Amino acid sequence: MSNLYMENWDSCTENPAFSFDSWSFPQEEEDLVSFSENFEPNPKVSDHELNPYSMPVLEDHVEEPENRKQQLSVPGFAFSGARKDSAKPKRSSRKNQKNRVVQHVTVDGLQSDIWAWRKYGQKPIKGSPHPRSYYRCSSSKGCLARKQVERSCTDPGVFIITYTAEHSHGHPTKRNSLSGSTRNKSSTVTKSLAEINELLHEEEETAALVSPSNTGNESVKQEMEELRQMLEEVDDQRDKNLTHDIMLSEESVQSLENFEFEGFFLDQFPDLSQEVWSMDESCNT
DNA sequence: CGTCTTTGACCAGCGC
DNA sequence: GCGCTGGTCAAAGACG
Repeated sequence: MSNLYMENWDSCTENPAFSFDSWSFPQEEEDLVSFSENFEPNPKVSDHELNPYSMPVLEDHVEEPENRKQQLSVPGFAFSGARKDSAKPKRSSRKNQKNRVVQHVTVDGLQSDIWAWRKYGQKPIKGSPHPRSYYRCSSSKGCLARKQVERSCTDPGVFIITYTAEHSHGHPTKRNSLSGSTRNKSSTVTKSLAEINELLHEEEETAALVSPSNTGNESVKQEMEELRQMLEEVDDQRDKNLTHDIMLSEESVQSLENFEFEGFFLDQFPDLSQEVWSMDESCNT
């Protein structure tokens, strides 16, 4: 579905298997040169091992040399007094963003991005009928991860996503609340919960019709009742504003996966399994 | 109230 | 030096 490769600014190398040192980006020009020169395909990483939702997941995590880590402490920014308000960091130069990760995705791929992004700009791009949107990671304060989204001029159904910098946090901690205008609404999850409830009811009726003897099956009844209670608890927690975005705990989804009417939950709501990772993290923050 | 999008302004790199 | 271009900032307003 997606085509992931490193872009070396002038020449795009369509190579889904590559080695990439800790998702750090060179700041100094000499560093950039060595960074590019050392950029070699990694045969241990195959296409399917890359995370289709965001940054590639590499099998080999190459530890950054200590001196380089220091140079890269603030990727993309260099402090300078050149600006009127000298306390602010100088904007990153385009040179420093030579190495980026480009991903070609469809609309589905666009929606399946698990990170929370905040749009901070949009520009018309010369030679392209479609503007380019600029996003920064809003999952964690101080995260320098950036993403550019541009519709392909050759195939309007395809979006070109360019990732720069790295996430400074391990998991996509969805900080975005329900506030704001056109972000992804968590109501999709809320709606799904209602649908689950409705489906539970339908399944109960279906079970009774197909096999009337099942209606007396106490274990099935009990399981359904537990599921209902679980869903109510989840709804309660949402109402208490513990979290807007994450509704199902790992335990809850595990129970749903093991539900007697096998598969119907995951068949109906495959997206929910992505929301799992989960309530615990959301509650801890 | 907090977080988001929108959008014009600003800034730096690059080519001439 | 100048103009073009891409990337970012920040104020204003929207939203629940």
